[in-house]
Amino acid sequence: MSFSNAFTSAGRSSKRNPLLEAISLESANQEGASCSRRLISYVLRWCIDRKLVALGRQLHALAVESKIECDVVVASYILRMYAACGNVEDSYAVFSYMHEPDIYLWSAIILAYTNAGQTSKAIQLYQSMLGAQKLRPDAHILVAVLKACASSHALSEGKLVHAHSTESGLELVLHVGNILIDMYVRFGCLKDAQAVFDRMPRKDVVTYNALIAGYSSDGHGDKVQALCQKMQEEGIEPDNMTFLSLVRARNSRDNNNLDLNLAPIPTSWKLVYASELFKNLRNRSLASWSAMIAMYAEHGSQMKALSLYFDMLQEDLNPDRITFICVLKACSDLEVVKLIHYHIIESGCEIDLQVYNCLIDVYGQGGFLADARMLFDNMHSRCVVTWTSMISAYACYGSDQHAIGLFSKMLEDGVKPNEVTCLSAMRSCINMAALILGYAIYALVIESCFDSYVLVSNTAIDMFSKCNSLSDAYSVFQGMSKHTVVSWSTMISAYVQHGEHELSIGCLNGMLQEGIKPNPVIFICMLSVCYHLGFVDQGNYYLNAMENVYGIKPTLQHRNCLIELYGRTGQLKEATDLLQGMPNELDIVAWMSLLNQCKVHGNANLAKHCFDSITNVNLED
DNA sequence: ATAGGGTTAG
Repeated sequence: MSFSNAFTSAGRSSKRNPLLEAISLESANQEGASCSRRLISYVLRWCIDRKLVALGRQLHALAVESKIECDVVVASYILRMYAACGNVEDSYAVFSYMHEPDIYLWSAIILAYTNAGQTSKAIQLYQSMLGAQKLRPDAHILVAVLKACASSHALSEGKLVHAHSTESGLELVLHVGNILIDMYVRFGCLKDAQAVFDRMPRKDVVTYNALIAGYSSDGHGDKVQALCQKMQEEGIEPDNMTFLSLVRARNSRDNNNLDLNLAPIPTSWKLVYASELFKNLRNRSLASWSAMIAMYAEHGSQMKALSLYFDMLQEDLNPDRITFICVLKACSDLEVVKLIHYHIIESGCEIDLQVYNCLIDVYGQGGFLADARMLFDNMHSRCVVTWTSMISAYACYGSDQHAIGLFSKMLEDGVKPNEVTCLSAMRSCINMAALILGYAIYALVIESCFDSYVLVSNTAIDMFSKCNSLSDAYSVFQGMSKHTVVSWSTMISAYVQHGEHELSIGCLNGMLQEGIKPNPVIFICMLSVCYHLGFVDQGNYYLNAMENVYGIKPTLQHRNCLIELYGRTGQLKEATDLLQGMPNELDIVAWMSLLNQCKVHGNANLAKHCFDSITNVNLED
């Protein structure tokens, strides 16, 4: 096999190619058939960069032919070539063929296994290197094996390798320190990560990013902020990764049901800081654009999200499937949805299931049920999310017959609903007050163990309550292993809805005993209980406690409850005072309710005042 | 040599 044949057979020939030039130079120097190690290494590197395994194999054969395959440099290139092309087994064959692999070969084979995801093999090789050879690990090997430990959660091995790093004095070498921080962050050992960070004499953007990622996914907004500041002070410019770490804090979806104590980074802070960082980002990656778009879309600033998307297009960046998923969240206007839909078709992303699901969702959530259904019907393959998106669109717009019809068709088709599907189906039961159907869906919930999702159980409480079965609502509540404040408030509202005022107060006390802080909804319930029972003092007490003990600012709705309570008990003066003390809050409901009480209690002057206020409100509207 | 943006509900 001739060299140039090997090359052209890989289909990479062109007129002025550095490779071809190198080959002709080489053949001018050496008249024989054999190739030098320098040339083979050079072309192997070419293969590594472009993942050309076919050409690589021929070069390997050529190396054997030229009897240079045992040269450590050539061997390490061949090894890395196979690894880059995803053939770790071939890499290992090359490695094991060597009689005395040097430190570079060890590091290459360990890295090859690490990158291939075969981390235990990588760690095992590292151990055999230490055992069988007189070799001491260098920084490259440490990085490779630490990476393996980090990605496979090998805690004890990772700590051992850390100890080796310290012994060899390589712990604080930039790249070793960086991967150590990354490893501890992945293990959730933020203290160890911070300790390495503090000892490192030289840090770069990666060092900071690693630690920022750790703190932001753990909700330590203050630490993130301080680190961002410190890095800028040290003249290290934040990059895409810094930005993404910051945004990632939001995405710890798996914490949804598990850890409720997780302190979230305040959205307002994150939004301000992230957008500031994004503005100053020099080479914005597609990922960063998408993350920023998603961030705006999810926090209500749809216009900003969309304008960012168009800015991105202006910069000649091509959106990919994830960008589309992000930007679709920012669409509610039909024309905009259609435009993005057109972009999606243009880019060929329509065949992507996730993107397609998002399209169904966005048409559905916008109320364009027929459009959504048409997409749904035209699909060649559907998954749970597809069905769920369509069902929740129906449930959301009160097309409950369609929602339930589709739900049962889904079951007929043998698609297993998940917890979200059940949530939407329960929503329709609530809308229809369909108790029997509710039982059937709840049976499915229990059978599938979805009741472990707090959200599902909370919805079930609400469903049974609204379907007029307080006892079932309570038994769901009672059976829950963990109650959130929403569980309590749902149960309390259930009692209030059924006129069980004493029970609702008992429930509130039970909640307080468990040390759970009430939320605004609970106070509305309690004020409404006071209204029904005519407990003015208690009502005052709640409004006071709400503001001064729990730091919840009373809303219009809270004040209205209390005004109604005053009105009902004939304390019209107090009602008027409270109503007039409401700054910039024009509320017809409260005035109307007070007007009504004026009639009951026969106060004509105040009635006139109420009437005027109502007309003023109308005029200003 | 390090690291990444995401679907259904709320």
